[in-house]
Amino acid sequence: MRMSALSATTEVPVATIKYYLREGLLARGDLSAPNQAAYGEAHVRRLRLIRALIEVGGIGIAGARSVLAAIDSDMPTEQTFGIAQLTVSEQIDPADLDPNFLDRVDTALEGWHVSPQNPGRLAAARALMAISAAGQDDLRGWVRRYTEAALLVASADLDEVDAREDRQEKAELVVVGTALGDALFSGLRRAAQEHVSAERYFQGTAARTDGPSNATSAASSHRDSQEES
Amino acid sequence: MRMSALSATTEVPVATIKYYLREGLLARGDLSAPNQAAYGEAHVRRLRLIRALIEVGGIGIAGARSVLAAIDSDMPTEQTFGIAQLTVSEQIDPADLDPNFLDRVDTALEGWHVSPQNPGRLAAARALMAISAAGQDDLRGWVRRYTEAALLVASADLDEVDAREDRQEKAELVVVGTALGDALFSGLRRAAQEHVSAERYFQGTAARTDGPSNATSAASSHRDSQEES
DNA sequence: TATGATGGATAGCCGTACTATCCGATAGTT
DNA sequence: AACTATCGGATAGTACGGCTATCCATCATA
Repeated sequence: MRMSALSATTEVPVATIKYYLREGLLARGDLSAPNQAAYGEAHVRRLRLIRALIEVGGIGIAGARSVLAAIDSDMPTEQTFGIAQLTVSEQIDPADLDPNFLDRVDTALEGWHVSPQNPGRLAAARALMAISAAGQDDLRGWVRRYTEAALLVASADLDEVDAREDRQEKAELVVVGTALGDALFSGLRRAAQEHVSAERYFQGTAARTDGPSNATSAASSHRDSQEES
Repeated sequence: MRMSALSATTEVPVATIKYYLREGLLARGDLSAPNQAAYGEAHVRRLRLIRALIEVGGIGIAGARSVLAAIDSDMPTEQTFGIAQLTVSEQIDPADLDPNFLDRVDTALEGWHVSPQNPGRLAAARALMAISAAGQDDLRGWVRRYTEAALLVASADLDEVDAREDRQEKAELVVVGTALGDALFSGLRRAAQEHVSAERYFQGTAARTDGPSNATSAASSHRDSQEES
């Protein structure tokens, strides 16, 4: 399989494949001559993985490089988790994190085994800080309820990983789950918001695919315009 | 309050404030002369909101403009939800979405009131498609468990919004919750992953802040290097 | 009336993710 | 053997997003 065939089967432009080769995301094909390389199924798989991570996972080229390296290495699954987490969460300097919000997070996480450096802990604190800075501070049990949901999701994640035998398979699932699980969850969350909203304020109307009772999807027009003192 | 004071209290560079003014994210101050403008508390609040949306929420300038316009308008809360959802979820063309994955999502969402155009439904389908393309297909109850967690989170969201009186407050919470809730949740999810992992494989070690039993945060070295046929 | 800050307009910068062009080597056809 | 299309690789260019820097006339203050 030459590069153009690889391009055709994956729908990734040749120029982009060359770019990934340059960036070290994709291994070069077997050279039978200085300008004839052979690519195989492994390359197809890898290329699809790269696209998924970058396009949907939103992890950049550098991030893709680091998680792919983790998959290809022989490190244990927990360490792969760590790298995947570090990669998807952009780096946060604990220094510019108000300790109050770290405390709030730690309170919500009471009893959990989470290291202080866990990227998620820091990210959660930063999110809370931003929410508070944006003027929303009185959040009652909101955070705690999020925490419970997060526990469910994390259990599902780990169960799924545990179900695999091969360490390569495990590693790939860890990376894919970490990078794309966020996207999946937020999609489902938005769907759930519409559902709950519909149930509460328009309850009684029939289920999906029919009603014009679409609570949250009513957006249109109303763009721009913004004044204030 | 002049622009430099606004800059000082919010820690946003003057040049950046000017940029936001140009982009219509922030209203101009009251001009007492062609080069003397007065800014007030409302501007401080708004500026902090903008920073939170852009820095943490990852919503771009254009996205910020559209949700801010929604806040400032007098549209009903459900419509604000719709706009916030459209804004945080990047547009997906249903055409390049394999119907099989939409079906899978719809199966997981069975019995819910969700319109076919709901951005979350489409985003979830795309995430599933990417996960499958990345070679992870056999996901048993994973999606369903995510769905259950999403329902919890959405209920928490709606409860919180319902607790507000003022429509402006409601609208701001909708926007902030939609844009920053994802960040909060994924942070908590990562923390939960470490917790569950620790409980399962190192169970018995004491709670946070102590043990070296940090399952997922062990990442380090092991960067780069990647070969394959 | 001199000094420095102010607001606004314009142009430039930087990083990221590609994309386009060129080139000499090779493969397949005749 | 000649010709043409295609190949892999190197290099340079592009598009966009989010700022950042410079300029300038105007103003507050001393």
